[in-house]
Amino acid sequence: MARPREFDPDEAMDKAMGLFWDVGYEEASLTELLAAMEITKGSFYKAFQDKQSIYLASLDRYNDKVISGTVAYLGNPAEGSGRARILGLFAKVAQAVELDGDRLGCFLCNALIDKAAEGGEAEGKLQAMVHRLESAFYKALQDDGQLNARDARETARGVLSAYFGLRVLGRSGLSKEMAADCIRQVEWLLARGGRAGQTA
Amino acid sequence: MARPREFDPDEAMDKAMGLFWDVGYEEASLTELLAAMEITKGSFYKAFQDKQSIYLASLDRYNDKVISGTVAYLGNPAEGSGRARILGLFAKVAQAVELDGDRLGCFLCNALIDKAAEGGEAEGKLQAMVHRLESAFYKALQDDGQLNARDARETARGVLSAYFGLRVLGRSGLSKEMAADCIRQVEWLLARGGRAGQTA
DNA sequence: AAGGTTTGGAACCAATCGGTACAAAACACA
DNA sequence: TGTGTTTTGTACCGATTGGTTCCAAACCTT
Repeated sequence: MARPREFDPDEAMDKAMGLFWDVGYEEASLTELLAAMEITKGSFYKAFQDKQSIYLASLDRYNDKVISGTVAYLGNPAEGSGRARILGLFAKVAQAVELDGDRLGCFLCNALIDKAAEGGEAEGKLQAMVHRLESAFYKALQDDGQLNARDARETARGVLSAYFGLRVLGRSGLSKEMAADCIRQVEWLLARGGRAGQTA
Repeated sequence: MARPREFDPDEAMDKAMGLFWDVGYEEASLTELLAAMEITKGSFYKAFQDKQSIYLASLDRYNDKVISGTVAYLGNPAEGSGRARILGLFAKVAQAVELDGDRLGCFLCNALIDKAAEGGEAEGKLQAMVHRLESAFYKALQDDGQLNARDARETARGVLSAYFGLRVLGRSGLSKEMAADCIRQVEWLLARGGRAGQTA
């Protein structure tokens, strides 16, 4: 009954998220955004509201896709013990940096720094994601059943901050040695309450 | 022999650094920058080159003032053992967030994420600062003389990533409990090779 | 007080910002 | 093949971007 749209809104959203992820909100000009999404202004403003709202949508998307994936991995018993899963996550991050040269970092982490996020709806979304990650670490630790709730919570938070630290360092390119050392330190954190996940 | 300038370039630089620190490069428009520095366009372009170069100068300034201060603190035997100094640094950061509501975070950490930095001169400056911090942690650990060089290096890097992690979390407001847990985890990292710096 | 210099502020610049309006193009249905 | 509806691309909008130019004001030296 009408002309069909020539682009996949879902794909376009992915491209938009990719740009915001890479350069942040302010640095992503509308022109760059349109180029990344491979659509023109008309289509953009017909399909989406404006730059602000597509940024917020990108955050939601990151939560739904990436964070959920990470949470699922951390909660998947098939991937080994809780500690092994946590270490596996760190290893994957380090590997992405050193092998694929991934300098994107973590959208959540980047957005936490990006002040464009502050004050608006973004703040709540970000804190929710932080909480999801913390909980996922916590549950993984609980799965091993070697720590009481208090220690598990504490360890989860230590791991969380180490995780963000690694991703900050990864943003400017992480040497193999640096990454390995960071991970070994996480092993050390996890060693509390049981001999688990030791590699070296 | 001529009209003296009505502002203190040093103070103005401080204000500029403060703004870049807070909102990053791109988000700091020239107008905001001038307002923060309390000078007008004419004075600005007479005293400094342009926005880009004053940003780089801000990074240098941060290195000279803040990072140097941190390095000095970490290397000052009067502040206690090496481990105590490291924990003291973390405590000061946490305290600034929860007491003074400091949401600035760490300029170095913020700039590592801020993509405006990438590709240019900034990259080198940032990595130099990261390296200074790592070395300061390393030396503090060496002062206690309980770890061999290899373990000290590894621990320094673990502490460094925990430090950045804390500063990322601090940017969006850190709960007292979260901060305390993160610090207790650093204590745990430092506990290797000797019972030091324990508080709880 | 006069002369020489430098600063400070406003006017001005092209380019780009995010966003809107609208007409032509492309389809589904009849 | 026409008609109606939606998408698409482009021209356009005022505001703001970083940056330059230029002159009057302010000062030091003599």
